[in-house]
Amino acid sequence: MSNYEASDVEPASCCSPLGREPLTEDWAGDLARMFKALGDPVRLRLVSMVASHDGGEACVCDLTPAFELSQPTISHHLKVLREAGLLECERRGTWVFYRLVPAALAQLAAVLGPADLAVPAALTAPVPAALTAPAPGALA
Amino acid sequence: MSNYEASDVEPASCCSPLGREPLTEDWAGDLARMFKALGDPVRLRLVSMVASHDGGEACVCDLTPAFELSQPTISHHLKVLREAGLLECERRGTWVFYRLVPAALAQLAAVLGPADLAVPAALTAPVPAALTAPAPGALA
DNA sequence: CAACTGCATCGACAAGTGTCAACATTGACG
DNA sequence: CGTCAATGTTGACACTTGTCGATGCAGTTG
Repeated sequence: MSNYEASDVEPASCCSPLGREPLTEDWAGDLARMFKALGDPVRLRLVSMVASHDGGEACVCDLTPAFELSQPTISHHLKVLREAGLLECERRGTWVFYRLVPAALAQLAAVLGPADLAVPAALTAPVPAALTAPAPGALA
Repeated sequence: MSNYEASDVEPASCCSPLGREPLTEDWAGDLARMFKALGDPVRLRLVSMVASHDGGEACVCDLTPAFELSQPTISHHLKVLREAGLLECERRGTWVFYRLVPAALAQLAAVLGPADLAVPAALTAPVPAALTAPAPGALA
């Protein structure tokens, strides 16, 4: 089942933004696993639906009808998200409820966009102000 | 080729975090394309290397030797990142320099949960209470 | 102009992924 | 205990993806 706990995500070493320093191979692998889980429209919508659902959780029977996909397919996608550590599930009676793991999402956000987050201007520094490609051809 | 420009990223509608409301199919598709591009350790490291490189840009000759992969493979990954709108490139003389598109990264970070999730408290308090939802079918 | 360097593209192939139908499992309820 | 409803699992299959070697093209340099 949901063998993923909040404490399972690395606490501090995780949060250096992409532009801070080159990712190690290990860390890149872990991150990529999570990003890959989000790299499918269905899974992205599933995460969104779970997150925006009443009480922050939703059961499969709430999610499945929103897609024109078979129930096993939805179950499969949920499993992928679960194994990526992005969702966790809990059985209550006949139903299984899914909810997000905010720490995992926050971790990805921290890696991605320090500019918009609590992380100081670490990324904005390395990136030059010239984002609008001034004159590439002027290479002399 | 890369029909993705900074101005192409939607300004406001993009920024509602995942938990705000269910994603539309279209928007989920666009986002998934970007997440998928990051869903590979090599590409993630490439992005990181470009971002952390001196001047915020790096040429292919800087990147390739860091991997035990052939040059065409690296070129392929860079193309994927380019087409996802995460990187842009510019030719200067013999070399081609890559740099990030900060807007794209920021956009992903924003979607992942800027205010609601990335809050430090969220890391320690993963899930809100309210786990008593006996009637799951009661949803739109 | 010719040769050389840096990078992209092409064609091919193994491995991975998304999807479904069929089956198994778990818990509720009579 | 037997049946039903809600989910997960398995096996199969088409499609996509990561990788490479070979080749092509743009710019530089002799």
